[in-house]
Amino acid sequence: MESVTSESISKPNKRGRPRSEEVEQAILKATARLLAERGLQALTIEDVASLAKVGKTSIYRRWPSKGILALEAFLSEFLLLQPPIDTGSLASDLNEALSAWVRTVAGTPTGRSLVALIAEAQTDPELAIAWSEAVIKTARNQHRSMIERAILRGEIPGDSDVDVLMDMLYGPAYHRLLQGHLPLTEGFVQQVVAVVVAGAKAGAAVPLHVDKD
Amino acid sequence: MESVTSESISKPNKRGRPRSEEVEQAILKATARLLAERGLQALTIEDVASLAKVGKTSIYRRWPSKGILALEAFLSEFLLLQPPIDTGSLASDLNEALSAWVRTVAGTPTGRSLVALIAEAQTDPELAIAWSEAVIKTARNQHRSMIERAILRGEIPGDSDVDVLMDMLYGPAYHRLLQGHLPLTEGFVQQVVAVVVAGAKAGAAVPLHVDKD
Amino acid sequence: MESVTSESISKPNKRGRPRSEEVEQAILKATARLLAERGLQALTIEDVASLAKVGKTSIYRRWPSKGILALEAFLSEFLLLQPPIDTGSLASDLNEALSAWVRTVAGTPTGRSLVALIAEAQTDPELAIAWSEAVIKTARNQHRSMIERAILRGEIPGDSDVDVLMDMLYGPAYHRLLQGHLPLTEGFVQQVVAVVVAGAKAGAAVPLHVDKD
Amino acid sequence: MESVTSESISKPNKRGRPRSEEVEQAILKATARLLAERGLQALTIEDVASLAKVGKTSIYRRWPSKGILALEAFLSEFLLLQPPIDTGSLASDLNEALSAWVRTVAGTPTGRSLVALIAEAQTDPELAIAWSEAVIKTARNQHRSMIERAILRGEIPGDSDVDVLMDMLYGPAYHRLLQGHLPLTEGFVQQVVAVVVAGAKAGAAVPLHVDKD
DNA sequence: CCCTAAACGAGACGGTACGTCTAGTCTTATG
DNA sequence: CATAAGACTAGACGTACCGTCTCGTTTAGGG
Repeated sequence: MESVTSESISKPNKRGRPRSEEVEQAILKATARLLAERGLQALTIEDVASLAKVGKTSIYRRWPSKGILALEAFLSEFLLLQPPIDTGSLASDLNEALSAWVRTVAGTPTGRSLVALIAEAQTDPELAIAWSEAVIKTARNQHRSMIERAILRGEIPGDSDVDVLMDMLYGPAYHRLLQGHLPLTEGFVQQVVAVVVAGAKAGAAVPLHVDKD
Repeated sequence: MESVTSESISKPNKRGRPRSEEVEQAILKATARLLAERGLQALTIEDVASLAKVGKTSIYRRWPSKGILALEAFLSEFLLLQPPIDTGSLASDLNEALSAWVRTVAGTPTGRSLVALIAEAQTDPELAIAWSEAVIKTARNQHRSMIERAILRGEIPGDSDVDVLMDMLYGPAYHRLLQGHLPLTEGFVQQVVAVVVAGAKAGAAVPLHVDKD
Repeated sequence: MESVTSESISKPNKRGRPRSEEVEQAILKATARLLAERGLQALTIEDVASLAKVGKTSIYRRWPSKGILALEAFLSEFLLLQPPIDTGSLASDLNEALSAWVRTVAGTPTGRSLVALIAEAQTDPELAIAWSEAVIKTARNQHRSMIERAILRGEIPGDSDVDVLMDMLYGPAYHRLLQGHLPLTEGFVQQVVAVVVAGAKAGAAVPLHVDKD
Repeated sequence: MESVTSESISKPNKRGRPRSEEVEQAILKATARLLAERGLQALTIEDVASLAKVGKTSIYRRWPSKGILALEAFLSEFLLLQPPIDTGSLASDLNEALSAWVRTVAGTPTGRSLVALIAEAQTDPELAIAWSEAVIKTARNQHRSMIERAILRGEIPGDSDVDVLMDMLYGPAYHRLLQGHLPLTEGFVQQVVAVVVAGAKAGAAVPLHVDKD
């Protein structure tokens, strides 16, 4: 996984002292640690600098906001490379994927960081974009193929709206993670998958008629 | 709708000058205005005090955090008591309810405040509780009856998991509102409702077997 | 000693509930205690009210500032009614008077309060006036008679400037008390008195010639 | 005159951005102006910061209390380096010195600041020490030499107590300045000097016998 | 092998908002 | 009316971080 920042695509940068890789790693490590210990809210650039034994400028030179720094630290540590899943049936593909996600985030530091980053992204537009690129798109591309395979196999109608199906899969899970009103259990995963698959097979996810919005 | 704060359930408080209702309203009004104009993030107690022409202490005396203040201001203005819906069919009940919600929040100041409050609640535990009480529970109670009527009518199996069905209805909508990856359209609502109803009728929302989690 | 405040010489005050003497005493007692414990600087009207179990209004109704309140508390407790002194000789009169003053203030809580009140009076003009009336004038009247008796006895010239002599007696003592650069000892008192008496006898305290200032 | 603060004797402080001399001067200038205009009591750090166009931290970084800041501002402006006086006679030396002091402080902003600083020093021990070092000791060293020269010339006894004589000279003047009961005139100065000189010549300032205190 | 230019640590800088404190005033219900 | 209680506006306090800006020092490559 490469850097998410826009910085990284800047000029060749030949002359002068090159940026130190050690500094970069020290900052990310310190950020990850403070993020896990105290959360994004209580994370300050000043604490990161002092923990990483680094000047504040060295952080600002690389990352534009604490949200983006935290995102990168989050990704560099918990890189959720869920292995590609292909069991041969839509239900078990989805079940396995969603289960893995739930295990990663339910009640874990990873989950808390993820929640904090979503919250922060509501406020920081740059982070919102980076988050969308790095997490949402990546995950959706993985899941999309599972559903497309089901279409090819004829399990569900060919004109099913893949985006809607994915939102119906992950939306309820994110909902419980963020609102915390009910627990994220294995049983919940199974029921969600069952409803989605049943609905999809019944052709309910097919766009109805006009949708001028 | 009464106050959400824990303050309100304190002692009778007979002696001394009573708290001024005017002051209370002035603070809530100023908060609501600033919340709509600049968002929760940029909302400061100091600005609220100065706009409401009120001492800061008068705010701190009543509300423990800016999140809870904002929640109460939000509720006092946009009291989202959607009128009870009863069309006679589950699909159209859900459609109408979810449509109304989408119209209230998609691209509106109300929606932005709602998102900001959810984000803030991830950080402020007191706000999280108040939010859950005042918004989540209230809304779920309204929706629950729609589904229970469908069970009574025999539209869906009697052992359907109502909580799961509600999360599958609102989860995807909240997901798009918060992640912003795709728009919250009328068509989206229809498809979500269709999948949920189809899945429920197929008995997919019934708890499978053991659920030891 | 009667009240120093301007309040107290107001109208007869016939109608309504009469002011409670208990309240008055409670306030003065609490003030005196806090004054001794923490000094005038750290004394707050709020603390006095709470210690005396009295409303703040009851204090503000009686005293215009904390300085004047403190002055009255100071006087009501440590009423420095040095008994009139008349030994028959100027030197021993002055020695006894100044010694008594030094014993009362050097290193004592009384001295600390006195110093604090002088400091406060530099800032609070009302207190400055009250202080001048209640302390300075009273003391000077006592001392003036000692010097006037010496004139009558022929010990010192009849046109000696009594005010200058008194300032030369107490000025050095106040100086050491306030600046703290050197201790206020019995020996110091003796030397000061000796110089003043010698100077006065030599006719040095007689106004020279023109003094248009 | 160098800085009075304890700060100034700290480590060499090579690393990091050096403190700006301009900032220092701007703060002192603003303080001096506000001190003269409104007095020490009404002086707030916030006003100094805003007038000097400086962050509050830049003030707190340098000075521990508003008293010490005010002292330094006072000294940096009105550096009372009275030129050394040596007329050949004790009486005229003292007369000239005390007259100069009176002219500097009687009814002037300098005098008001001086009075305010003495008052503040009664409350702030750190200021008391700094004041003693910077003002009292400096002044006394100047005056001491005048009296010592008189001893060498044989004008007054060799065992005269120089400290007592100085207190008798300045004590009465400070007394009138602080208590304000009588004006600080040229005639007053002459009489005080006359009494002190006469007393000293008469050997009255010589320590009597034992002085165990 | 020096020269140049950027990166580095440290920490000062002008700001903003915090949550607390006290001042002096006002508004209740009670005596 | 005075009283106790306590809410009211106002505004300074000292602290914490923000993101920027100097400093003196280090570390490379290019000349």
